[in-house]
Amino acid sequence: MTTVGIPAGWPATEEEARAVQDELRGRVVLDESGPPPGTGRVTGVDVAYDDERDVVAAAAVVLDAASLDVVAEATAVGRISFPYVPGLLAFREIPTVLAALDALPCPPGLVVCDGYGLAHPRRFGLASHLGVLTGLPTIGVAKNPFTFAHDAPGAARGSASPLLAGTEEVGRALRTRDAVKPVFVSVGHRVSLDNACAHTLALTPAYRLPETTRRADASCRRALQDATIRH
DNA sequence: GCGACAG
DNA sequence: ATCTTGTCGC
Repeated sequence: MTTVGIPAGWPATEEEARAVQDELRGRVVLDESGPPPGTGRVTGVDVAYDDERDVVAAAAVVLDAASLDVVAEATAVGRISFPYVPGLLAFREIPTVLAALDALPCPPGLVVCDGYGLAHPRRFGLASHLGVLTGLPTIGVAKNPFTFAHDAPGAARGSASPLLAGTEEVGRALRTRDAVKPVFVSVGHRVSLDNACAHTLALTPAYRLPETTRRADASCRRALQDATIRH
């Protein structure tokens, strides 16, 4: 486990944070399809908080994309770098997530984020931001709808309905389990939406949420506990 | 102006 | 995100 502080020059206000998004947005790569599902490695990242003690813990868990077995894992803890503001989630999660990714002993392959990428008010959600900063292919899989309305997808696993920004499809509500609430998939960096959905289905053989985020969620909670017991 | 709002 | 027990169902 590694420890991180708040990066120098990190935005201190919402206005500064929005300016950073507006500047970095142009670096997102949307014309690559990304690695094929079921090959190589897929990494889940997630973060847990103790606002009382100003502690944040992040985890990066690398899975073999074919077997979904865990092949590597790393965690990091730090101070909370930004308050939760809808639309600015990345500024709260990214410093610790980057530290966890840096601590991995192997390349992460495709990174699956908890939250949105393109389907964001300024088209630059957490998955987009993490992709631009690392250069890695990223996608966002969120548990709840955010800024874009959608029709309910069909009841069968695999059914999807678009998240529309006008006529532009910025993401999809994707059913990963029959008759269970869908997840919300959007592109981060260097991955197509079709491929992002294919990855999401490959990562959900048994549960609504991708194995990557389930593993990362459990891992960062443990890390927060370990960092928070006593002191 | 009012409500909604990823994690 | 987080606070939190049991309970219904496959």
